[in-house]
Amino acid sequence: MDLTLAKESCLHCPIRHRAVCAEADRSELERLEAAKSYRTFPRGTMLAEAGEPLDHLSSIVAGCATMSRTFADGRRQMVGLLLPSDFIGRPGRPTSAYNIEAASEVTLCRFERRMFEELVTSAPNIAHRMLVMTLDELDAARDWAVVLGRMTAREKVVNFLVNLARREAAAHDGSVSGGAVALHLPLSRETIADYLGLTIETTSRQFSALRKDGLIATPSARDVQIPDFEALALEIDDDDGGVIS
Amino acid sequence: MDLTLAKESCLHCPIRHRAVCAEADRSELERLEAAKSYRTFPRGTMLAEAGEPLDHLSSIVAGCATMSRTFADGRRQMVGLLLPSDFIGRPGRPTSAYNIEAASEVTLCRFERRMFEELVTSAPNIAHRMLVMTLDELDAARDWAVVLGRMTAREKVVNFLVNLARREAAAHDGSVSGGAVALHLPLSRETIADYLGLTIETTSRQFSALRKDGLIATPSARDVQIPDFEALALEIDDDDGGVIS
DNA sequence: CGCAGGCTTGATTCTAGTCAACTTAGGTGG
DNA sequence: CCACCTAAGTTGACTAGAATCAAGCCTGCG
Repeated sequence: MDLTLAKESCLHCPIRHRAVCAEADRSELERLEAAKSYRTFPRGTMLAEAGEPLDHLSSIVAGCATMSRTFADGRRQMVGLLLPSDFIGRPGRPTSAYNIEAASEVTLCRFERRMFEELVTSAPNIAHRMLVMTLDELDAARDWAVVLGRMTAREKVVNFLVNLARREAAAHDGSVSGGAVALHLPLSRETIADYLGLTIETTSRQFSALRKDGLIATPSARDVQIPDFEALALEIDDDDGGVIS
Repeated sequence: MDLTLAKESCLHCPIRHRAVCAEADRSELERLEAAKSYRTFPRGTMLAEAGEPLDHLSSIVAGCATMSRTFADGRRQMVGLLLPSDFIGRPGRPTSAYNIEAASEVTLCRFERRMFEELVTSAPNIAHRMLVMTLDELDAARDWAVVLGRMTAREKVVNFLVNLARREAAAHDGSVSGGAVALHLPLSRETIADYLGLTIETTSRQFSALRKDGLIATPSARDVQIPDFEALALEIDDDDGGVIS
């Protein structure tokens, strides 16, 4: 990643239209631009620790981070996967509720806490965007609870791959292409396991089973090819939506 | 419940200082008061259905509701328990993402959607309160994911009872009293099971086990006495907080 | 008094977890 | 450049915990 980003204008920012600044008008954007600073962290950096003070709020510009909580006995559960345009930190609270760790090299667009909190109270478009993003995250967190509470190991893994493919597609262009999709996993098997509420062995076995069933191919552990996206998605006939029996 | 509530002033409202109106100033409160209408629903009423239009946003004034999603094959997962002061509906989206059902008789303070959305954009204290409540719910939903993903059946049930006791205590006065606590369960065993991502049998067995261990007593299926709250809470030494090894 | 629904309990099965060995890939230093 | 070393991933054997299947038991109500 490139520190010359530090002086780039918001106008060329890759997350300009998806992040907390998306709805900012010209004057609000100027205030954000004056307050922001880019910073890049290597993989493995703890960007926040549960219970510890967090004095910068930020948007992820590039890279991937994980949000998790660890029990005293070592059990760990991830509660979110943070991708470009996602927001880190909670205005109005000085500490982080979760551990946030860079899963790859991560570039953040950072704001000093006090400064950002002031912006939220005085810049209505930023406040509004913040609310919408938080509502979206709330829905995502609740959907996540459904996955963790009621899906089998296989469904969890499939759901993970399908969602990752969708998010990646959404970030780049439109939707998932016709049939075949290739994606790079930003997480190790262990982290995926902690995400899905499984063990590393079970996760690995599910990858193997999907491979055996011809639903995925894995040129390397971190790369997954999905020859028929629809077929894979069919494995989770979750949903209910309006279809009430 | 009492329909005479319908004409009561916000000043005497039991959730005046905890709901979305908590931070409203005098003029905002007048606007809310003009727009609101109380309505009471019997137990079992579907207050919203996943995917269906939801044209009233509301605060729960009294009673208890559940928020859930159901799979095509019948599996169900609750994603939240709605108690007085909690908010139903999402400004900016015309449909509900979940089923919301009255678990007891429920009284709502309702606002017509368009009206409320206008308030959110034009009344900064209401918008701010909305953001804070949404952020709180987001944390709660993420904590819930940790429970569903990594806790054992026993821990889930204990966690449920402990949280319910805490919420009840917080709603009434201060904190949980010295040792003994009595609480009334607003949910059937089946609903608790759907909440905890367990089956009804496993849930029942855990209640029995806790009873045998002397951690709870159950004068009736819906009433739980906790002789030593601290001892019960000790069963889940979850947490990590700042205590990093 | 009998009935129905919700709850509890028992027996058994099955999924995912645990423990352990082995394989592979990637990186380092001789 | 190759050999080794390490960490990550895979696979196997076995176990444990929760689900499933199936009776029975209260409790409140007609």
